Amino acid sequence: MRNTPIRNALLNVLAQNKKPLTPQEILSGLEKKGFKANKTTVYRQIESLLEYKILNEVNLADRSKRYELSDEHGHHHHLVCLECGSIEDVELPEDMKKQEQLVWKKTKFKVLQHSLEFFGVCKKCG
Amino acid sequence: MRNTPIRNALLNVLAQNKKPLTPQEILSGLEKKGFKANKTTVYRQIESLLEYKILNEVNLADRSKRYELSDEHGHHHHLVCLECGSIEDVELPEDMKKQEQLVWKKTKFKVLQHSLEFFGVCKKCG
DNA sequence: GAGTAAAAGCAACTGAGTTGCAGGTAGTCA
DNA sequence: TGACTACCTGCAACTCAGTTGCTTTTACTC
Repeated sequence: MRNTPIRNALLNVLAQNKKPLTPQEILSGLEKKGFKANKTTVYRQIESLLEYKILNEVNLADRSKRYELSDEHGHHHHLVCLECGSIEDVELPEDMKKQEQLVWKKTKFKVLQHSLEFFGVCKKCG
Repeated sequence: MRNTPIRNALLNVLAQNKKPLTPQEILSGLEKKGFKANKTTVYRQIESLLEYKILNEVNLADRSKRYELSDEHGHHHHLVCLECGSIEDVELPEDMKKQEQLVWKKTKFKVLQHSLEFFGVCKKCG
């Protein structure tokens, strides 16, 4: 994996944004920095950064998937405000371990990952 | 909301399938039953059935969203097998109430819904 | 059975994501 | 330093999901 200007700029865009971004948002973030990147390039960078586990894919109710730096914080979940669309992070202590064990007990399904997102009303809008 | 043949057939398709279906899968399910429905119709039916809370939208890592009957079982979560793609349901006792309260305490974000899906290896593939 | 509001169909469109190929560039090694 | 090569980037054309506007059909009401 090469150290290219676009890849650095892309990581920079993600680092400067607190919320997970869609490929389109990344693209316009790059443009704001003066990089006129092609969307194919953005998709391919995302793909390769995902393989290297540098990025983390987030599935909110959106049309596009979103991406965030995976080392930014530890494992966490998202709070999506249904009014203003803002996205915050939360970490939950001891997280989902118990639930995952319960799933195993009930169904013999071996959980490797989970995705947990909360939807509601944020502090500002509440 | 009218009681039309297509709407009934669509609900039937969903009732006969255990896993949540994509609009495309619903469409071909209808065709198997001999209804040559239009995709616009399927999307509009889904939209209106969602409004009436008859359907439930499920966001797995797929490209399309999936839909299931909401009264079929109580509130539950999905186990998506990363090997064979099968989807099972699980119910978790007392569910996420504690986590939602914790979110409120930490962030003053009022949780209205959550989405929790598990990814891993199913009993058959394990 | 007539009227009408909702539902269905059709075609054309949008927008996200993908693919194939040609050209460019970072990193390596002499 | 220069050349080689594998990887990266750009472009254009494509696929596929979902949407829109408009017309036609149909379920329900009276």
